[in-house]
Amino acid sequence: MSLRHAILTALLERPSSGLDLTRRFDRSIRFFWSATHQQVYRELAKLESEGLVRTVPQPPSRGSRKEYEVLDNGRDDLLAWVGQSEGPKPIRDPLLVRLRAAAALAQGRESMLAEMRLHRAEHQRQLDEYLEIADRDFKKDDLDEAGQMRGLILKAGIGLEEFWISWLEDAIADISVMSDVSTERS
Amino acid sequence: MSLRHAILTALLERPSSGLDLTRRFDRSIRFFWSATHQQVYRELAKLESEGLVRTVPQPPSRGSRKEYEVLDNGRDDLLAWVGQSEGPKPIRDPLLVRLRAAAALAQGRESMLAEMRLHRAEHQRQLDEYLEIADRDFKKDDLDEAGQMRGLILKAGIGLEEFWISWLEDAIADISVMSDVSTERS
DNA sequence: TATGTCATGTAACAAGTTACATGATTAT
DNA sequence: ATAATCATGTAACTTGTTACATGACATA
Repeated sequence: MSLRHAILTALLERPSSGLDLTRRFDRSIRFFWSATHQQVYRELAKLESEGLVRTVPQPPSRGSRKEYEVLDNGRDDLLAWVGQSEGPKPIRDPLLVRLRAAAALAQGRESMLAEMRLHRAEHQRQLDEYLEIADRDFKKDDLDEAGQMRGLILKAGIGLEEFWISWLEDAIADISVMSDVSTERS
Repeated sequence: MSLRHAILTALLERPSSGLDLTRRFDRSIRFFWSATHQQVYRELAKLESEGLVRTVPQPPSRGSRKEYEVLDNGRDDLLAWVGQSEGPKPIRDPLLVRLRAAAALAQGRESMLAEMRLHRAEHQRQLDEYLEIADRDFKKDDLDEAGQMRGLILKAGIGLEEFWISWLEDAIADISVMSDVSTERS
């Protein structure tokens, strides 16, 4: 149910259309949740049919755009969900599965190294983006409590990117050495 | 396709029954992928119907148990998948969604703190378990390359648990202060 | 024979992915 | 008018979750 509540949260912060939401999921929401436009539209339709959000009766501007806002029911639903407990979800990382598969096969180290370098570059790009946001929006001392909490969430995103970059550095170095050894052997 | 390839990898490392696999997903595989027994059985049936694995013709022992092993087709499929590129997946963390929701609602900080303390304890428990495995299985100098690679993956698991513990410490401290302030105000 | 637990499964649903389809507005 | 792009959507499929069902063996 996280998608639906991520959407309710985003709409509570600012009423938006489906495409707006999709864009926000690609920017300011990206460091804790992501969603494609298909997911967003499907969930918005469901939320509306259940009476948790409504389309603001607005003059349709571009491409018959629909602006959504949260109703009291939606706010209540979100508050109830915030009070629930889930516990941490276990890791599910395709890159690590690939690495373990390459280990089991004793093959494919070169392509693993290429993939890991790509991941490193991607994480670096993402980190830079987050650092820019942190610098622009979260540097001030006059943040209200909601702002401080959003800052904490961004900090998690930054920390995770930093962790992956540092782990990838180590792993690439270690595996490169292995590859050299087995190359020498042949 | 990660589940299927995680299963192929696990079976390649050691032929197993569905329940064995499920248990391995709860232990040695847990630090990079997880799966329930329903997922495992469903995927095993599919893999068998596609001719990537087979049940070893064995005398049924307990509860008519079925032992699976990887066929050449399965090995080829896994090798092809290892060569593919995916790029990192964006974060999807329900805890961070909850936190952002609590910020937007300006409510529910006490239950957030409780949830975060629970996460901290869970991550600590998981970390201890991983450290024990590292100590028991990955301390030696005579690891082969596959062993070293499995060690790297475990290191990622350890690093992530450490990251979350440290982030949760900070966040709990910060939010506790906020709560105090708003309590004083009332 | 009844009780537990080992082992495999079904069913229904929720969530995420991928590919494609369609209408409305804007700029050339 | 036509091309770009803005905006909303359908369809089909894969993956993950939750609750329940069934049979085999072990032992008290």
